[in-house]
Amino acid sequence: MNVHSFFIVALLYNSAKMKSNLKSNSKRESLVKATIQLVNNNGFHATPMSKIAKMAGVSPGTIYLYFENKQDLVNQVYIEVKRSFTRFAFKDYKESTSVEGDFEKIWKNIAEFKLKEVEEALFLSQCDNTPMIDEPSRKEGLKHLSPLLELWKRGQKEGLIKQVSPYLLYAFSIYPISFLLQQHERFDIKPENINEAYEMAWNSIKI
Amino acid sequence: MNVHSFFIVALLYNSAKMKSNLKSNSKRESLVKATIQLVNNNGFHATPMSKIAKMAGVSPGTIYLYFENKQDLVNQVYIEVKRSFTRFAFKDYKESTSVEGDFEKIWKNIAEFKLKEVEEALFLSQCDNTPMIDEPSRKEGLKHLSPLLELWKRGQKEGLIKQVSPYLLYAFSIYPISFLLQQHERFDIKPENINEAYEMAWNSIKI
Amino acid sequence: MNVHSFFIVALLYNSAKMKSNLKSNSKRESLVKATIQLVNNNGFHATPMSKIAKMAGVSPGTIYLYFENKQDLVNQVYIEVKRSFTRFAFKDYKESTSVEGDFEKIWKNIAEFKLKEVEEALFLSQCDNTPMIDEPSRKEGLKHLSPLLELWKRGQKEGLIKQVSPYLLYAFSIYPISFLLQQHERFDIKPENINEAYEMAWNSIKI
Amino acid sequence: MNVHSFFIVALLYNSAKMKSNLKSNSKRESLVKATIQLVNNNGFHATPMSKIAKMAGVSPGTIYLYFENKQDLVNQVYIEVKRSFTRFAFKDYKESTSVEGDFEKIWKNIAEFKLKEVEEALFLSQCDNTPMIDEPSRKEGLKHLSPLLELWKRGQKEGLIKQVSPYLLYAFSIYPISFLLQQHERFDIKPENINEAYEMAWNSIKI
DNA sequence: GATGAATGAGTTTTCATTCAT
DNA sequence: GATGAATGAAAACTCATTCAT
Repeated sequence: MNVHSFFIVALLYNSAKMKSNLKSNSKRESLVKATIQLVNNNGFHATPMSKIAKMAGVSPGTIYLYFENKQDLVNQVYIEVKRSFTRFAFKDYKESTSVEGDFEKIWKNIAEFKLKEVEEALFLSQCDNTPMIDEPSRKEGLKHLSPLLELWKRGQKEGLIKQVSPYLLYAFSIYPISFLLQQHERFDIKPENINEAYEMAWNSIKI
Repeated sequence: MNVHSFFIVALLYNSAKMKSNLKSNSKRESLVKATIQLVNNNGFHATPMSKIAKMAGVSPGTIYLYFENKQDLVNQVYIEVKRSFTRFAFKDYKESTSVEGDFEKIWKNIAEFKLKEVEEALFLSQCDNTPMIDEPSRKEGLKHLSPLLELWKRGQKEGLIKQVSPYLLYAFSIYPISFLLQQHERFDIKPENINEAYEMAWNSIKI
Repeated sequence: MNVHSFFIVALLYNSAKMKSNLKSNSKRESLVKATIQLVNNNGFHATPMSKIAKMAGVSPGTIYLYFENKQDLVNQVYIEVKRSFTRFAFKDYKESTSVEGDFEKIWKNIAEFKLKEVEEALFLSQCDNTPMIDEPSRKEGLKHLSPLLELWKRGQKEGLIKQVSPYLLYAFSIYPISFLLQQHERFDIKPENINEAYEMAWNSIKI
Repeated sequence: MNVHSFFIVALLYNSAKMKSNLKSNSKRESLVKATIQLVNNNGFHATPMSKIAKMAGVSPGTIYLYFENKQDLVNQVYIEVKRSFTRFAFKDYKESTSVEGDFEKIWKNIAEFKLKEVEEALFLSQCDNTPMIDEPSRKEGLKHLSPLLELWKRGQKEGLIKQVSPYLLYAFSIYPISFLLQQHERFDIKPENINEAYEMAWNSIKI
């Protein structure tokens, strides 16, 4: 066997192995989506595994091929959504000379995510206000926020941002977006509201 | 048993009954308290009626003398806590000439409530971020907030407060307190933080 | 109230209390009986709780008022049956001057139990040959056998019984009865067989 | 890939396949061994097919290439172990002039098997005390014992062995060994115990 | 009013078995 | 032959609610 054909054989072998190891990725995805939707509508404990399975078009037993149990399912979904959220928030972020410019970019990303990916954002909001996620997963979800914290520190050094705890900065500039999201059925957010809201966020934290 | 002693027995029986009648209000109260605590720790659907009864020192069947069913129980508790919350927020409120002075008073009342009545505040936070309360009770809980809305309108007329939706005003000046409350185990709020926070709240809504 | 009527009232109160504390003893008994029968026929793990409930004429949920879980149920049944077995074995036992006489009495009691209470004896046999009972309950079941061990020690001191481990004495004089019991559908034991068997038991352990 | 290298690949594929063919007997063996161990530790119904497969280093689906279903698997294992047991019991047996000598040889073979092949013997003991084996397989397992029954008949004719049912002879001379086996974790059997035990067995059946 | 034993529908999870690859 | 993902029926157990006392 020459090098070339060996390469092909190895390739075939690998592709076969990967396929079987991954099980069916689409099933896992359906399960994740179904979980988000149903938990949003009914809450974690009012969502039976059987319903999740049905909505995902899968047998109840199949869930347990991808997740250890119900708690593990919701933990994994939480971490995944949180990751996709922070990825979006910092998607094009590169430290520039303007702290305010950087903050505006990140803030508007976060707002865009919460307003476009309503389902995912609602899910996060429920997870974060409820004892349904266990502590380790909660911590895992938090650690992706560091770029924002760094930015704030920089702003404080430069005398642009208030010398207060990051908890306060977060509470008044980021957390309010969640409220608007929750009210999206009562209060329809238009583009001009985004700018109004951004102004309010920046006013609350700037010196 | 002769007639005489029968009479006494009947008397005892009655006094026992009356005793329990007198107790009954305290039973309802114990049930409300137990519900708040248990829902805070485990979530609504992970809190069995039997546990609520046990913590309240009452038989499971007794719950149904005071509440129609589990949903009714949690709805009533929600409305009650919400009422006690708004009562506290506006406790000494009388419209004065200073919009900012009035706002500061209300804001600090709200903050005081959330930091002192942690259990009740956490309960409200979970109710408001979860599909556990039905729509009518939610609306019932909202309508007590009108004095604040009136104050904002006045501030807007006087050109002191931004011309934006009350949803935005609420999101950036009141809602952040909930976040600080939730983090109270991680972030210990001191008196100076209250003033920092109030400044941020006012900065975000003032013109 | 005179002393007499007070007494009656106290009596009434007590009887009410006892009744409610004991739950329904007859339900527990039915459950125990159903467990023995079904485990005998199908084995422990092939016996669903639902079948036990049905045979006991009780709702599945009711089992959990009397037993913590399936393992606890079978443990409790085991201990109870074992106790009733040893009680029968030593029912009229009083140490006499004759070691052999004493042994014969006990041995025949055991044989009588195993041949009359076939269900219970079969159940014990399955428990003792299977990993279905947990270690603590197994030990609990064992400790009632001591009078027999004492008797053997006495017999050994008097030079009547072989100087071997009680495990051996048990294996050859008592354990064989279990085999006869198991074969009772194939081998019908008659009164003369009992005496034959007793002779064999005694011959194996006597010096 | 050129023709040459394709040929090699095909060859490799085939050799892989043949390799697995050769293995197949060993797969069956692994399955049998895994079944014995797991059933000993957990009982039949508490042993999932998937665990048996895992311990045997085989896919769950593979079991069904060798056995029809779970019941068939355990039946076949039972018959095989029983056969290996009786083969050992009578391995060097040739009818001699001495009934007692013949019995001693067989008895000690049986004892040796039970004490050396603890796993297999425990498995048999569980099968024989549990409704896990179906009736046909049970009978199949029994029929290998005939040489011992013949020996007893001869002994009875020669006036050496009690004139009682073979069930009784078996119960008092052979069955006790199973008990000693079961207790092997509590009672450590030493060579001198073997002789003591044999004496007891013979005393119980001899005239 | 108050109790708490009893219920049974509903929940999570397991596992023997199948079948496309 | 061999695999292992997928199935779905059935298991253990929970819990809101009722009702006789």
